Amino acid sequence: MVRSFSSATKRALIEVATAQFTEHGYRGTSLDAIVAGARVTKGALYHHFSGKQAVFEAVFAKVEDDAAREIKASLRNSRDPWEKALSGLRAFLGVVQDPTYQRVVIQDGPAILGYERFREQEERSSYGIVQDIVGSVLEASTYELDEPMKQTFSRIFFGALSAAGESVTTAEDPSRAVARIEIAIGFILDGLRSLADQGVTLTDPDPAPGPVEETLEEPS
Amino acid sequence: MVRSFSSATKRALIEVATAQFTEHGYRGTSLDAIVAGARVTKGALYHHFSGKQAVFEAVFAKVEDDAAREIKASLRNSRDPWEKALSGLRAFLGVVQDPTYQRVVIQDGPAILGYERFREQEERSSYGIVQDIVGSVLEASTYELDEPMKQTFSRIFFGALSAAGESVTTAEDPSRAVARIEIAIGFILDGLRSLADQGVTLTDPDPAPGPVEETLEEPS
DNA sequence: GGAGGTACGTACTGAGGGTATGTACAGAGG
DNA sequence: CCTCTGTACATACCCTCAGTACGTACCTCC
Repeated sequence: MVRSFSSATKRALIEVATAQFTEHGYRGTSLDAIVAGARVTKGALYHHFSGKQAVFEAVFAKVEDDAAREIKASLRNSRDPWEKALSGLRAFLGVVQDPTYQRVVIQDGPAILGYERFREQEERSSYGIVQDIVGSVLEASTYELDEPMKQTFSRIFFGALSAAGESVTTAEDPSRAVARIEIAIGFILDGLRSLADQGVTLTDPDPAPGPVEETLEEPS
Repeated sequence: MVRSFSSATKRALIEVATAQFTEHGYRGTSLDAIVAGARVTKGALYHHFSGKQAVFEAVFAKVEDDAAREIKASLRNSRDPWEKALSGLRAFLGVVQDPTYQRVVIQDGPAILGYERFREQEERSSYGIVQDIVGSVLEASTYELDEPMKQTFSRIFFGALSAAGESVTTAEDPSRAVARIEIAIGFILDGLRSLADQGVTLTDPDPAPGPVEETLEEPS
C-alpha cells in the first residue's frame, strides 16, 4: 500500500507517463515517447512493467491515491456528519478539477482498466470515502438502514458527485459552478434531513431471498 | 437526424461493429474482424467511414438514439412530474442493463470520443430527457429556480442515475438492485417534495458576477 | 574471481490502422 | 452502341507501435 521507493527509473517512467497520459490520453501516448522522456529504453520499461497497461495502472493507482489522501485530509477538522459531508464535497470538487484526474481516472480509466477493475480501484479510494460519509449521514437521518440500501445510496451519491465534479471542469466559471453544486447538494441533504425528523425506514425490499431460487421465470 | 437507409453494406458494417465493440470493446476489435464479419473488405469500410473511430461514432450514435427513444416512449403515459420521473427512471434502469449500452456508451464512449464530444452526444439524448424531467420536478417543488441551478441539478441527477444504472449491471440480482434504487431515488425525491411545501428559493449565488471581485480570501 | 541476479540497451517481429491504386458496374449523354 | 464519369467496392502495400528475444554491464556474495 505504501508503494514506497522503487527505483529512480521506475519513478521517472511513472512521472513521464502521467504527463503523457494527461496530455494525449492512453491511446495517444506511445511507449517510445514515455521511455524517451525518461531517458531510458524500452528494455528498462519492460523490466519494471509488464506492458503499457501496467504502466497505466501504476499511474492510475498513484493518481487515485493522491486524490483519496487529499480528501481524507479535508475531513480531519469536521465532526458532525453533515458538516463532514460538505467539506468532503468541497475537497472532491477540488480534486476533480485536476486535469490528470480527469483524463486518467474519469476518461480513460474505465476503458483501459475495464469496468470491473476500475470499480475495484475506486472502491479502495474515493468511493470508499464517499461510502463512509454517506453511511454516517444516512444513519443520522433515518431510524433504520440496512447494508444494501447504504450501498445503493453511496453509489447514487458517488455518481452525483462525479458528474457534478465533471461539470465543474467544463464550466466557464468553475468557482461559481462549485458554489451552485454546494447549494444543490446541500438542498438534497436538507431534504433528507427533514425526512429524518419524521423517522423513515429504509430497508432492502424482500430482505430474505432464501436459498430456494429455482424458479427461473421469463420477465415477459 | 433520421440517418435513414444508407447502403446495405454500411448497415451490415455498423451491425457487425456493434456486436464486436460490445463483446471485445473498441481496443479489442480490429477492422479486419469487422469487415470479415460483414463479408466485405477494408476498401468498403473506408469508403463509408473515415476510419475506425468514425465507425465507433456511428455505432455510438445509434445506441444512444435507441436508448433515448425507449425512454421517451415510457414517458407518454405519465402526466404528473413526480410520476414521470419515476417511470423515466425505470426506463433508464432498463436501458442501462443492455450490454451494448454499457460497453459502447458508458465504458468506451468517453475515452474514444473524448469527453467533449461524449457530452455533446449525451446532451442530445439521455441527458436531454433527464434535464426535462428534473426541470419540471424542481419547478414543482420550489418557488424560485433559475436556469444555472436547473442545469446543476440536472447534472447531479444524471450522474446519480448513471451510477445507479451501472451498479445494476454488476449486481448479483439486478431486479432487486433496481428495486433498491427506486426506493433510494424516491426517498430523495420525497425529501425534495417535503422542502417544496416549505417554499424554498434556489438561485445562482451572486447572479450578477460584476467586475468587482478583487476579494481573494483563504477559506482556511 | 566467478557465479548469479538486477537493471538496463539493442534489434527484431507481428498486428493492425490507414493509404494508394485498381476495377466492376451503373447511369448519362452523344 | 459507346465512351465517360462517379460510385462502390477489392487488393496490395506501408508504417506505427506494442511486445519479445537476446545481449550486456554492474553489483553482490561467497
